[in-house]
Amino acid sequence: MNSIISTANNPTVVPTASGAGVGASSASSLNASPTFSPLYQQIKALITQSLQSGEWKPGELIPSEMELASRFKVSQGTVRKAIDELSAENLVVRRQGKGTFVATHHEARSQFRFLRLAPDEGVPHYPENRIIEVKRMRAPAEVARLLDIKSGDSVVFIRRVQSFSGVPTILDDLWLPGSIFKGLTVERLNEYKGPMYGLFETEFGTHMIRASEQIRAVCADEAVASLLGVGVGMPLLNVERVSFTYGDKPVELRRGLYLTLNHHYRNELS
Amino acid sequence: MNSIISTANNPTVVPTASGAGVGASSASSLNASPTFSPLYQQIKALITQSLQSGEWKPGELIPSEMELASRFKVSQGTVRKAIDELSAENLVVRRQGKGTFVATHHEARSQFRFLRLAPDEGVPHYPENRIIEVKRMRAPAEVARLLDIKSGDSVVFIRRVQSFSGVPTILDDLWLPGSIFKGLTVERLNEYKGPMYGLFETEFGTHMIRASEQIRAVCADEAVASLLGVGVGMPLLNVERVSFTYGDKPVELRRGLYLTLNHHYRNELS
DNA sequence: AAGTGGTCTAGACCACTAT
DNA sequence: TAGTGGTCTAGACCACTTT
Repeated sequence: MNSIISTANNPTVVPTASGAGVGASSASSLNASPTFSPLYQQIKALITQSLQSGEWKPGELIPSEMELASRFKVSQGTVRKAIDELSAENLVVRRQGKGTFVATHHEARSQFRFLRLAPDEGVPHYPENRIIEVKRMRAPAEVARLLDIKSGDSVVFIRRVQSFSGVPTILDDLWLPGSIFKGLTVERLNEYKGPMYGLFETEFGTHMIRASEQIRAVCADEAVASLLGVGVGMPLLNVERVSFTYGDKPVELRRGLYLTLNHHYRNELS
Repeated sequence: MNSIISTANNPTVVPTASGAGVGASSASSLNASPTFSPLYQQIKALITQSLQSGEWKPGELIPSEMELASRFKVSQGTVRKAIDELSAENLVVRRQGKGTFVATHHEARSQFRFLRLAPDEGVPHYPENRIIEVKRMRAPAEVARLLDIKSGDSVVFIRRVQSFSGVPTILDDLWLPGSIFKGLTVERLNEYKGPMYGLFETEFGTHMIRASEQIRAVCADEAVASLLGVGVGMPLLNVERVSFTYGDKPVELRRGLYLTLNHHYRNELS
């Protein structure tokens, strides 16, 4: 009753002689089943599974709507509605005349989706990166909880400073599950230009699809003040982020300290 | 070529004898007109105009999809796609079996769309309001620029403190165009319970549809520290907001100072 | 029973991209 | 010229709400 195959509306199960491919609601009254979902949602879930399994990798072309409709034995319109939602969630990108592609962080349009700090004046641009430290450690309880791993499991810790036009502005601490990010070194991080999520995607097969942030105001302590080149007590934004990959699996914990003298965190409420 | 009436796809202009209501592309090659837009976008614009003009007020039922299709001489599917987008933008709310309603701030589901400060522990709830001051004044240059009015025009200034469980947490300064918010007094603000946007909507016919925020970290000065009951130098979030009503017209400038000892600004990146 | 939005299908044509 | 996504129509049935 809940799968693609057994759905009452599925034309392979209830082919119609006349007009629309919709049969009478089949088995008695079980449509009120708690696990019922529309066909296009099931198609969406199947496509998401293929994304998650790596059948189609970031940047690659996925099958056309007609092909998918044929594969899943539904109409093109149903596939279309599924892809519409995936596109709205930034999992795929549609390009008229070319096809539908798996979203990737190696693109101009994705560059600023996860970088909310913008200059008070002038156009946004990507900051320079300086890796301070990379080490493997045992996950503290709080880190483990947020990454949904066991306390004491191996994690990769990264500290870096990002600068705009040479001015240190962001101090980031990152914790990544050691099981996924094997072999991540200072060298690999330094030789890589552009957003870190691009590296995660290409080198470790982990594509970030969304993140949840909590923002607070704090004062710089001595260590932080030194790294950012400001005085002790300077007010900073404390941005705590948990990022998720396919299947809403948390795979990055990040604490950023943002200097907001010439920049601001931008947010659109709608 | 650009209006509803003269669109090539419009069945009133190019009625078809046979199947689909789509005629051959009419006048020569002008479809590449720079102002072309799909039918459903034109329908969406027309519905938005009706919202803006007050033909249907917040909380009210708008005509059914069939009625609108008939009024605009398009198919139900085209109206549906237009309303889909309006619904995604939170301008209207669909309710199966009942109809489509104009979005209103007098609803539980809207309460937290514009209040991003959440408690570190426990469930979010709406803060208590204390109005400190209401006065009319001449708009400073910066305020005038952001509200898209003339420098020196009349504006209403409001200062208030919001508390969670009795703990002062938010200090808000607001500037509103005097031309719209006539007769706004301390009494009216105090006797009104719930989100201020509900009052703006009901009493002044101004419904906020979106807002743009810029966030920085600052330190409390003496005046602020006194109002929030904290020490001078306490780090605070400085949240500058410009809110817009229909037609993307700016109608509120707000500067909030948030105490983030037991609360945080939450944000979902996707 | 009647009306509303929600889902699904089928088929047409358009705009864009590549070959 | 062929293939892709984008738009539009028409009609059916389903799920939900109210009368």
